[in-house]
Amino acid sequence: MKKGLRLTGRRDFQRLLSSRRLYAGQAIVGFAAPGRAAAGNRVGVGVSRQIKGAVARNRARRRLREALRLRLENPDSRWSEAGITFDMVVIARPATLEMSFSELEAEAGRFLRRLHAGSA
RNA sequence: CGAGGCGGACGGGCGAUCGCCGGUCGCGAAAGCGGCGGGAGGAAAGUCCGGGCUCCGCAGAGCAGGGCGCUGGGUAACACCCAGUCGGGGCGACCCGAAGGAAAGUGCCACAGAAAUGACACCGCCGAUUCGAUGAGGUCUCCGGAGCUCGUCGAAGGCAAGGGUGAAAUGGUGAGGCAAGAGCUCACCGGCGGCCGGGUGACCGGCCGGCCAGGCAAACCCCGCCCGGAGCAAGACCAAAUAGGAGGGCGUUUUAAAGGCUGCUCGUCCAGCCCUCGGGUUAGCGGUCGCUCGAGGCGCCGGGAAACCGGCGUCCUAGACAGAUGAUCGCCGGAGGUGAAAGCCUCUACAGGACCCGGCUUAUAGUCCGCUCUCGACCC
RNA sequence: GCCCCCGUGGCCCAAUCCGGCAGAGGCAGCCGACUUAAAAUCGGCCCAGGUGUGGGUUCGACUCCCACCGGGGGCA
Repeated sequence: MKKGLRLTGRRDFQRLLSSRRLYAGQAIVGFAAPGRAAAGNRVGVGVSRQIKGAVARNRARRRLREALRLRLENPDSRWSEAGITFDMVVIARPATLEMSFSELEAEAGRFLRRLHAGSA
């Protein structure tokens, strides 16, 4: 995803990670908070420490990022039109590498629905 | 044909859709859009060595400390590479080796064994020589004895072969020699010293001499050579900010304390330095540089036995900063299973740059190439 | 990026420095005593590991050296 839609910086990561865990599924753990509307939805992707080795960690991050990208490109029109956006941190767990891509994409969708429901 | 040895290369391919990070060009006020082109490895890994580069004023001396350790060469340097020597392994092609010094000193060598490193020696062997006792024979005699030959016992003494222990017992085998023995002597082997010859050298060969020297230095150590420290989070520059806060200590135009140059001593530099509390930051939430063109790759020619070096031509080949090179699908390829076949199923390694090079080590499904390399079987 | 430390019975650990029988102790386990019973306490007993893995030096390695694996910690 584009640089502008990425969440960077240690401070933002610390802020989100110290907040309440919003979602915990088989493959992903998600944190989120409302963000500045002008910035758009910003996403930071991390990898669990249980995944060892640079190759596996890269692969897990790439798969998860791609799944989130595909979901975020079709945003819920209600929220984006209302100008409400979110900062989120999503962490890949070992199951990210095991499950099929469609399953992973479905789990990303569940996370985003929870996000929208929680802030409603 | 089978089994090996050595050296080297590769390590998925094509297409479609949706995406990512730099570069460059164009449009645009900007955000951005479009075109072109690029985008992980042989180990990028472990961080085990060696350098470049940067800062520590200069990079200094001695000690301490650390590293290396057959010889010659290569190299920016190395613990690497090439060639050789010696030792070990393999039928062989070949492979492996931290391979200086144990007659500089210290230390250790458990158990067993008489004894473990100046073996003054247990059991044992001998008793030639000397002395004592004694038996037999025979000689001389002044009949008291004296002395000779052979033998036995003991002592003084000689010996280190045999027994047996051990990882290791003062060189091994054989012969001579002797009272018994022993390098006591001789032959061969091994080791040591000297001389001569060959080689740049490690070392090799020959002759002569004499018989003395256990092992461990990946124990301390000695000898020779090498090493200043930290590391790109090194370091440099430009901005911004409530901002260079408070308290204490040591010093200040003076011997310079603290501190910088790992530890100590010397030497040397500087007017500031250190501690506590509070704030900010803490791999990049201020930005830029360092940041990728280099001991560089490829080809040809020349030198060299090789590693490698020189010349010419040609190419530019990641530079991120929560960290890009991806995701999904289809076809093909490879391996395995199943099946008569078509087909179906499963698998397709190890692994991801983070300042850059040269090595080493470790991981790695599988594929291919070269050898006038080796061994075995068969055929002509 | 750089630098340290540690791996030994089921568990916590000695022995490693300076090589010589792999173990002292504690927890846990079993048996007995005390108790109505149990806990605690006391007495006794038992099992199991060849020292994280693979090489090397040595007569001999938990110990020394090298490589690898795993765990923990520190600095900026």
